[in-house]
Amino acid sequence: MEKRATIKDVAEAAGVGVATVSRVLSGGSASAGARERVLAAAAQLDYRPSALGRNLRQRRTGGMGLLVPDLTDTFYGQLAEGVLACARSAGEPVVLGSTGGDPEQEADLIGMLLEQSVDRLIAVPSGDAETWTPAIRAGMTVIFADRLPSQASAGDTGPSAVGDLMALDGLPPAPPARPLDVPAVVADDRAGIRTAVRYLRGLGHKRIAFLGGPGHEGRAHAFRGAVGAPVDEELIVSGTGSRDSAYAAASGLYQSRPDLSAVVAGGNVLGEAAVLAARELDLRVPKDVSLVMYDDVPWAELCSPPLTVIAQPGRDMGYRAAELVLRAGTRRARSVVLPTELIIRGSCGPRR
Amino acid sequence: MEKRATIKDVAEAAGVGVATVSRVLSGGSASAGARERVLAAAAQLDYRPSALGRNLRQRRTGGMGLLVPDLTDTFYGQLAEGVLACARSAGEPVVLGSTGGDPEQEADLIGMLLEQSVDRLIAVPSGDAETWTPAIRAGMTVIFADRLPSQASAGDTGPSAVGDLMALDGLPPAPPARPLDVPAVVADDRAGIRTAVRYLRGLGHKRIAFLGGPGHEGRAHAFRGAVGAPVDEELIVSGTGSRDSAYAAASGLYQSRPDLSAVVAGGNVLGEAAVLAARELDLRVPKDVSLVMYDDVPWAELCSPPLTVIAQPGRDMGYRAAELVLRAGTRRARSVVLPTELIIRGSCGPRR
DNA sequence: CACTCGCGTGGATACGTTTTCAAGCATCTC
DNA sequence: GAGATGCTTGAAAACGTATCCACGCGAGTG
Repeated sequence: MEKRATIKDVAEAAGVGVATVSRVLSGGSASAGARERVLAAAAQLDYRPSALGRNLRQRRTGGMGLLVPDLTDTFYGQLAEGVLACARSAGEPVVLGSTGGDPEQEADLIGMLLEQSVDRLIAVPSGDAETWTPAIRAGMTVIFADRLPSQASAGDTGPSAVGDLMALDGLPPAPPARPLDVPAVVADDRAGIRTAVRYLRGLGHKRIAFLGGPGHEGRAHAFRGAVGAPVDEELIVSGTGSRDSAYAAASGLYQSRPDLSAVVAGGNVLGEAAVLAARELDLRVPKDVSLVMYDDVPWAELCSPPLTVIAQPGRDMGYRAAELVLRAGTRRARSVVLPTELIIRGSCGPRR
Repeated sequence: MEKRATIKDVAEAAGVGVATVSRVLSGGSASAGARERVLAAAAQLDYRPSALGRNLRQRRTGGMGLLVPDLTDTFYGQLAEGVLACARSAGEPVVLGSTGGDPEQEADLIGMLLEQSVDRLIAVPSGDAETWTPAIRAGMTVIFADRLPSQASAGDTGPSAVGDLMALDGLPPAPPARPLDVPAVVADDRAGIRTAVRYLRGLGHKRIAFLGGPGHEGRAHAFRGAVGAPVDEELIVSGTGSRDSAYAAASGLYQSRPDLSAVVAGGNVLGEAAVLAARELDLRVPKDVSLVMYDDVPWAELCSPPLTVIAQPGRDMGYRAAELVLRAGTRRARSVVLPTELIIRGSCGPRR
């Protein structure tokens, strides 16, 4: 284990000051002669600038953070690959965290990233605006991917009039948890879900269920919009994130509503659960129940029958998000919406 | 964006010197009174020690690096989850890189990690010993996971006698590329493969093929040992890592050797390819061809028929590797071999 | 020729922490 | 009571870099 050469060694070897070395290596201006000597000395000594010194000086760590709920979920694997590809081409490190879909762990990881002075972050958020305020206030450049934080504040269940009435009482009860002005790279969930529902409707299905997970509120909302009033809320169920709970949710759905004839799964883990639960209950796909799954994953084709899916470009999503977060500072990032595509395979049939 | 408090601020607020603050926060000894005042001041100022300063001082970045070939491969997703779980409980960051199975990218990423002064690394290696020498020599604590670097040096193709003869010429032609004394956490490939082959033999299969990928040399070797001499080398094929090439390899295998009746796939991506290629060629599983896949992944059960697999504990593997790399320094790490388990589902049948 | 302007240069400083070191002080021992 | 011993303490140095600033020099201008 030999000692690494420092900028000082290079300066000495090249017969110049450290400032000149720094300038040459950072692309600053320098005379041709000096540049040449510095480069030669650096090569000779196998000098690699230490990120440690640079980071401390600049009071920020290079690279970016990446927070996803679960790397076992193939879609997030794709997304991470996209981020890594962009980071690699920029020569930047990526520090990774897996939140398990738990806002508390997410908050912990944000804290860890702050401690590391990582000031650029790509996240598939699990917590709400409150979880993310510390990061924003600390000056982090945050880009959301795949989805936005759920808006826990506006009482989802109660009529919105209540909120308005309360506002009349006087001072606003709190910063009204405005939608957190953070750019995002997401798929066009609305269009994706709508296309899927229309497709199922076209096959004659009337009772279509939505099987979601945590963080799929947006897709559930899009689903409500796509089926139109009146919405049968019993047909919209949600697991808590684990594979077990997804399975339980799917199984419960089939059993409590045997009249349903089609299911839209809000993610590939949910789709997996929907298939397994159907098999366990001797429901044949697509004869007894039709199935559309969000996310096109390699194994969707291996299923029996191959799954009809709403494809969203996971890798692109990650790549674009990484581009945005790297360009930020240069230019205020603007959100991006990527297209989805309904890929018809064999898991949907006419209503029995 | 408010400024972060530094240790100096805390010292001032607590009426002590910075050294005392550092000691209190790092678990050193201090009087009860001082400790109390420091803790109070730190809480008051919401002080978080900057990893930047600490890292520079200690000339090393905390946390660990993690290098995997492809996060889209579910097994590596599991492995990464294990590493992240251990790192999270230790409060350490993980910087991630995806090599794409390419030794060159791997070398680049190692360089990047060196630049970051990351001195602990968990890797699923793609390159050979030569790729890893720089990391070792720089003093990195490296733990290999899932497999060991291929031993490119010992001319695999030529008779080993050649090497011996050359050694007689005088000085050893080079450090003979000894197996790189690096601890590793791997599954018991030998036993796993042997069990699978015996199982297939028990079903009457005589011509069993092995479908591997890059980095599966160890498993291919185990396969050779398990089938015993004479080894039909035509039945051992290998893709280059991508899904396409895996598919091509599988398809080529089926077509060139229609007499084979069973396939052992060396990884889940290969298994996927084996299923797809079989379907494309109208080979029914398990009627026409039996299939055993390395890696138990959630979708193995969704396949039609559900795949018989050699399960290896990906998550545990990552967790154990992370434990080892964190404990290193305290204690010289010793390699770990984890058990595999043959999980019999429906993709194997008696020889037709 | 005097003056200014611009550019290349290197010394010095700051970034926030850990760790060393010597000093201060109280207690214990002979 | 004097010396030794142990513990707490803060000043200061060091880690490797980027950047500020002042300096010197050559060219250009009046």
